[in-house]
Amino acid sequence: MQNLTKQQKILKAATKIFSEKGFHQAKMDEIANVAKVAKGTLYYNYSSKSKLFAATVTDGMKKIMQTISKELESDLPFLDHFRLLLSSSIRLYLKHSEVTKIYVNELSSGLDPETLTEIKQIRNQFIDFVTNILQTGQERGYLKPLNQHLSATALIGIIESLCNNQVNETDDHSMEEIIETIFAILSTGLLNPVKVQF
Amino acid sequence: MQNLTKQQKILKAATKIFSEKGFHQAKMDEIANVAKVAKGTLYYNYSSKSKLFAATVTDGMKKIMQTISKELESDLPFLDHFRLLLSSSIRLYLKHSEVTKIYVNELSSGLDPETLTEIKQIRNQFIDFVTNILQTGQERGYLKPLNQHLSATALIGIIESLCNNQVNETDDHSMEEIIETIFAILSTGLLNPVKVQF
Amino acid sequence: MQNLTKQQKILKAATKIFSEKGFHQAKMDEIANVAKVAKGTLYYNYSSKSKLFAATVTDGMKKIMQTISKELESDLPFLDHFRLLLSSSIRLYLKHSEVTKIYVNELSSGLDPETLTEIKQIRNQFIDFVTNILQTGQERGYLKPLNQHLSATALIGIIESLCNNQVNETDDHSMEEIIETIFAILSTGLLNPVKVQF
Amino acid sequence: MQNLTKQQKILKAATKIFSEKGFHQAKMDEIANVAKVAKGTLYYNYSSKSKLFAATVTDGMKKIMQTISKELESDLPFLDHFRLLLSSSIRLYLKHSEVTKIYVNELSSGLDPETLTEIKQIRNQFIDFVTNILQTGQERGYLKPLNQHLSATALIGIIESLCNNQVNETDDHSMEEIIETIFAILSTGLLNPVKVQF
DNA sequence: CATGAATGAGAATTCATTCAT
DNA sequence: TATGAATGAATTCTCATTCAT
Repeated sequence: MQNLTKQQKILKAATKIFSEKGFHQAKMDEIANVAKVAKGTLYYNYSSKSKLFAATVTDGMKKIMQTISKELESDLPFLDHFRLLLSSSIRLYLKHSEVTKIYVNELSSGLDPETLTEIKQIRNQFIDFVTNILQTGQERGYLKPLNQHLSATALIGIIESLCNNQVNETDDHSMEEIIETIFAILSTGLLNPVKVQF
Repeated sequence: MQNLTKQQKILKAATKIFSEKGFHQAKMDEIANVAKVAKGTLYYNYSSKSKLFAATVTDGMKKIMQTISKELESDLPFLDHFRLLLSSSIRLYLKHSEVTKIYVNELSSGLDPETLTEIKQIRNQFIDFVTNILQTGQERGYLKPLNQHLSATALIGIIESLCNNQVNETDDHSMEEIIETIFAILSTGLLNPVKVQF
Repeated sequence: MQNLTKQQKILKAATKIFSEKGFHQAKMDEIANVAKVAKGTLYYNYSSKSKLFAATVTDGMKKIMQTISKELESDLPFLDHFRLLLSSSIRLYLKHSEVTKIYVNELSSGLDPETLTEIKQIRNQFIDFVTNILQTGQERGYLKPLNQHLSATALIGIIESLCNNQVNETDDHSMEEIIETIFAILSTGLLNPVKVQF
Repeated sequence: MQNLTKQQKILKAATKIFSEKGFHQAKMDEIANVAKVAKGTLYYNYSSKSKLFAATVTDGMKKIMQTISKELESDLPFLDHFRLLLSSSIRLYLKHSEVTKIYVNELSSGLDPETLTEIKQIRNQFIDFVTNILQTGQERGYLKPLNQHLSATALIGIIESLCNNQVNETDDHSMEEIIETIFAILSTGLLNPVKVQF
């Protein structure tokens, strides 16, 4: 912990506070206290609260995408690949709920346009990242020819909604149960194929 | 417009401003201006900004649920019922994006606990509302025996995620396209049944 | 209780609230509630909060002076008279601590000059009232030829100080003890005549 | 004046304004103006108006007690000691009437409980301080065996009442006259020993 | 590079007072 | 006479940002 650079200490503290309190409720004073630096040092490294926030989100999401990418570097059959994508996403979402919660919940919280754009970019990178995986599956014939971008957004929406509930409400569903439900819905849908004739 | 009660005028203005700016960025001054009442009148009717916010969300969600309920009072076959649930939800979600956006995005924005609880209650009512519909479908054999609560949460998550994107990003997807994608995913999933053998 | 006039109901409620909260902490809303009249009625009867406050104090002090006067209408020897004055004052002070506390504590609380003058007048009437009694005693040779006005002010100061402490701090001194101490101090002083040679 | 610390400048300005206007009528804006600091600086140094008020009173009373203590560090006979206590108290009371007035008059003005307790403590310290002096006199046989705490309270009450009157009313009594009257009353009482036989 | 005291624009909230009914 | 919804001026307190050291 002692050998973190000041920037890293600040980013770590900011992540903690922003995710606990949200953008507007987080105070620069508290971030400085937690990071054990003077308030001026925050401004020395990041020109404004907005910039610090954007840095926090970008940093966190990049780490998540890198981790998922690494985990997907394998020759698994697509279906296993797909399941792995889901379980990795969920696991990382819950692990980093601090970051993901921010970028889900704070988009409308009055950030300045420049910062907002920065954060939307990183969100879109995540959607593109998922879109690519879906595209591969579709090209190989595993997935229906649905709009990939919408599908990716839907997929992320499911994950966010369930994980958010898990985080906010302390629902009593296990992570396994959540993964299985999401996988079931996304793979073959809610409808019972035996009963429903197409 | 002139024959709205003052409470209604306030609620209408508050809905507009809260959804445009989010909770913390919305200013009581501006709400008062838009409602064309004095700032004191806001406080005469709602004891605090938080209470006004909660009233706004509760009011909006109740209207949405009432509308969906009414639209579902029919003898359609379940599948049509299900499709109607989706399209109604989506249509209303987009129509009332002002309200839905706030209740999705502001849960972590530092509301006082009491108000937070009030808003979570109305969200849970919506989840319960969807859960009930899914339960019916399941009892009649149309839906797989998945956990209904998780399924309902997932369903709402998909809707929120796609609609939020639609609202925030002005994606170029039509409402029809969104409805079809959601319906496809939720009914038979993403996987291609021809290729994937179970 | 039902056959009080509205003015009386208001005065009673105002006395209660002013004495419990002080002038600035007392709210017209609360006084109206306690009096069970509409807020407008307060203003119909008293043109401002200050005026209502002055009416409250004046009314209360007049009642106290009338009562003491009546109790002193007797042919007791002066010393008994003096003791009676003290015990009556203390008893009434404690009984009406609601009123007396106000006029002691609120003189500097930012009342408008006109109202302030009105309240000072009634305080001075009380001092004059006591001054008169002291004058009688002095004329008859019972009291030392001290400045009567200063003596009266001192006497009232002792009573106020001890009674205030009694009211505020719930000191564990009985009313008897307080009366005896005051009487002792005021009659023959603190000094021990045996030891001190004049 | 220029080499006062900012805290001292604030305390000085606060003392002035609080005593002129009382707690509720004093405005933080005005205190900041008088102290020639920004309003935020007030809050940077004292977390609330109440805290600033308490600091003002505590600071002032401590200075008064220190001064009296120093003046009483002498080998005077008790009677002179006693007279010195009175004259010092009165002189300081009048000199610091700014402070003493507030702590006498604002106890019921709706301060928050914590602050109220803080101020009552310092008042009790002053009573204890006087009680100690009376105790010494009593042990040495100079004073009657009256309850010391009540006596001290009475003594302070006399001083406060007369000085308050002096300050508020600009009575035309000289300080000498006030000291002599108080000394006379407290030493041998109001009663004329020649006439009254015990 | 780092600090933290100082700043002041900005916001929520209060409440005496008014006035249409 | 009586009412109470409506008002808006006034005030406390917050907190991102700056800058002298």
